[in-house]
Amino acid sequence: MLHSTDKPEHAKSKNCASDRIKDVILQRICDGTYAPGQKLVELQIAKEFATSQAPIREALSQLEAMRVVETQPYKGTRVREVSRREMQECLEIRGLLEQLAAEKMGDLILPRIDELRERANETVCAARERDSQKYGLSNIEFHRIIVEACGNETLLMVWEMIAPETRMLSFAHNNLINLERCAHEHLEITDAFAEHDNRYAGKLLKLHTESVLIGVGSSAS
Amino acid sequence: MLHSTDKPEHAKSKNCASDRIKDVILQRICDGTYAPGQKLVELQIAKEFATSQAPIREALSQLEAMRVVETQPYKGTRVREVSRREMQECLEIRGLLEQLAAEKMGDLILPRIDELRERANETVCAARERDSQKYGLSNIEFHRIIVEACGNETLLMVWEMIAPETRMLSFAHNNLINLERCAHEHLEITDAFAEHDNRYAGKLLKLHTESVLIGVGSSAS
DNA sequence: TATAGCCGGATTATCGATAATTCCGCTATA
DNA sequence: TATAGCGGAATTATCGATAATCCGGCTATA
Repeated sequence: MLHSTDKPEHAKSKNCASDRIKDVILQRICDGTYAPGQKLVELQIAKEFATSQAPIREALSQLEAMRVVETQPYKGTRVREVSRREMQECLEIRGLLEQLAAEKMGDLILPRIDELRERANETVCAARERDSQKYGLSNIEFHRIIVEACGNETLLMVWEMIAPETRMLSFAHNNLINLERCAHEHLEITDAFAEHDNRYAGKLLKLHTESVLIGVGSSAS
Repeated sequence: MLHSTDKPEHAKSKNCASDRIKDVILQRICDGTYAPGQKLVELQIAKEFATSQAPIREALSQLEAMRVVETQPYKGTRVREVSRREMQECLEIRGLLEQLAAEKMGDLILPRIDELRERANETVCAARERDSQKYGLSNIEFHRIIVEACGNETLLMVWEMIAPETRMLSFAHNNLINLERCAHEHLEITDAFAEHDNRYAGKLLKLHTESVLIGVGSSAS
């Protein structure tokens, strides 16, 4: 039996119109073409893609499931705005999840340790160059490798559920992150994994993740 | 200004057809009318509700976002099957989340401590009566109170994301739970909260939650 | 002036029908 | 018999149009 395309069950983009459109809209939200809070009008987007309303609704529905947009009945869909408070909440939870991943993965990280170190180095470079977009991409990949490595599908799913907040984080609020310090911490974490000290790696990871934001004290929203 | 219905932002059921249908289907899945793995055919359901295909698709789409059903393009929607392995993964993460809630809530649980104890007592009664459905409902409410109390919206959201697994748990696999022991632990947890020992409550909660399943050892899926 | 209520434009929700795709059984072939 | 390839039924994905709802501005009234 020949598996022509062995996608890992949660395939990225199917070939329906709605899925292609979803990917385009997501891209635009990530790169800032669609700003947070912006309204996304179904028929307007439909016209642009030369389709009817149905695939657009489908796409927006999926994006809502990803928590990237927000829909209110009869009032439409907007790009979701993520408050600083929410970001902090997400980061705290992510820290916990990644710590769990580190402690449970055993040696499963070792086959990917080189890849992990490569991402860590990329974040160091990006931090040096003040390239927050590049930093953001490498950073998210660094962390994803760790969560993937532990082999807990549910953990990965939950982690991805709150990843978008982080993805937008470095784009919209890069001034709130000490890039160089964080990037350096990636190296420390990698070293800890390389030395099989998963417990210490987990601790570092938790502190690293939950303390990313600068000066998110009393000022809410 | 008069707020006629002040729903807390994440209102349960709007009055669109699709939302009403969604609630009905969800109910049927929870009570077992629609078994795990069962296919849900859009036009078939549409006929039953005397609507067109559109609201059904909408409803199924929302249910997919809740991870209650699974959809594959051109292949349809099925009630999601939750493996034992996945349940265990969920419970472990839930334990962690609830422990976090306990440690972060401070005294916020106190205004709801009576309610909490009431739910705990309900689970004890249900366990004594071997009423797994009643147990399941009270149990989920018990835990929800704790997660709600800490006031972290994101934490609640993530928790609810993996709650459905647990909701079905006691219905489909009640024989895998030691109801009496778990119910008794609810009392201990409540006592710890009442004595302001949140750290201990959190520890109990974590152990309680992640060890709910009986005999989920090496046998996967 | 201030305000309740109505009107019209804009947008979403739903409809009924059609196109696209999958699944399964059948047949022809070797 | 075993199997590749072809229908055709079943189902999903999309279409174009219509109904339902929301929002802003306008008007009449006090």
